[in-house]
Amino acid sequence: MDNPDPGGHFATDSNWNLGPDSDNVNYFFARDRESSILCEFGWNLPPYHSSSEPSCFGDFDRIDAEDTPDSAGNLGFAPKSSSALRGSVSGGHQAGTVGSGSGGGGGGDVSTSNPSVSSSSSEDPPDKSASFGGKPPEIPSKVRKKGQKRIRQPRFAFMTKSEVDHLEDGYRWRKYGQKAVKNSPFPRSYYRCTNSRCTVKKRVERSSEDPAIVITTYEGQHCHPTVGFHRGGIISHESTFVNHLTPPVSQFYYPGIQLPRESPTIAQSQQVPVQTIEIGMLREPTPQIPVDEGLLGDIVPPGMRR
DNA sequence: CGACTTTGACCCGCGC
DNA sequence: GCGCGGGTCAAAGTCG
Repeated sequence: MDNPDPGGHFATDSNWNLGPDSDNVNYFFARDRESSILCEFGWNLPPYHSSSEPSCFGDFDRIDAEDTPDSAGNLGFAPKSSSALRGSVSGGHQAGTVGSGSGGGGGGDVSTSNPSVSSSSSEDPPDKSASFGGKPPEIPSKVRKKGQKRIRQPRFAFMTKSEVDHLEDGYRWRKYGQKAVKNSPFPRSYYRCTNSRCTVKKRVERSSEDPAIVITTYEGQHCHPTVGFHRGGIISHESTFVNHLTPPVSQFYYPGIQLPRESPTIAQSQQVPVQTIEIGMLREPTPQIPVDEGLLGDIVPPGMRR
C-alpha cells in the first residue's frame, strides 16, 4: 500500500506498518514521531469478500481481548477463529455497511444483521433501521437471559500512549465492570455511556507489553451529542461527531472529520502532554464525510478502504 | 441523595 | 459435557 503518510508527519520507516494480510486480517499502525502518540486500526476481512469490494468494512466484532500487542507493540487483530468472521458483514457485499449506509440508523449494526443473532430473539426484532435516539436499549440480561445472544456492535480499537487510563472523549461514561485479563497484569475496565438511550460501550486496558500504552475499544455508536466535560466545565455542544464513535478527540485527527477539538481531554487538564496528530494518508478528495459514513467513516480514511 | 465506582457472582460462548 | 475466560449484573460502598 502507499505510504499513508506522504507528508512525512509520521516516521516513515517502521512506523507505518501494514499487514499482515494473511488470515483475512489487515491492520495499520502509525506512530507520531514527536509526541509518541500512536494509534492503530484493524479490521478483519470476511473471507468471502472479493478484492474488488470495499471490504475493509468488515468485522470489527473481534477486535478484543486477544488483540494484544505483539512484541513490536502492534495489535494483530487476528480473528480467533473462522467463526469470528462468520456473518460479520450483512448482505455480503454491502460491506461497507459497518457504519455506512446505516449510519443514521444504528449504523454499522453488524451484529443485528447477523443471522445468528437476529434469530435469537423471540420477540419482535428491534428495528435496526430505527433512527438514532429511537434505538432500543440493549436487552437487559434479566430479559435476555436465556436464548438471547449478546448483541455485538461494531468495534473500533486504538492505542494511545498515555498516563491516563480513561481518556476523555467528550462523552460521559459509567464504569460497570472490571476484570483481570489473562496474561496481563493490568485489569480491563468496562464503561458504558451514561446516556440511557445510548448503548455505546468502551473497554480500557493497558498493554501488557508496554504499560504506557492504553488500548481503548469502542463498541457501538453514540445516539446523542457529546455532553461536554463534567470536570472541565465545558458545556455540551453539537459536533459532527454525533452518531459516531469517539476516539480521544484531542489526540487524533482524521482528515475530513471535524472533531470537537476545542474540548480538553482529561490528559490535557492533567497536564499530560497530548498532541493532535494527522494521519496524512491517501489524498482522496474528502470534501466532507457524510454523517452516515458511520464508524469507518470516522476511523478509516477513504483511501484505506480497499 | 444522586451519580458513580467497586467487586463478587453469574451468564454465555467457545474450545477441547 | 466441562472448564476457561470474557462480559455483564447488581448490591454495596464512596463521593460530592
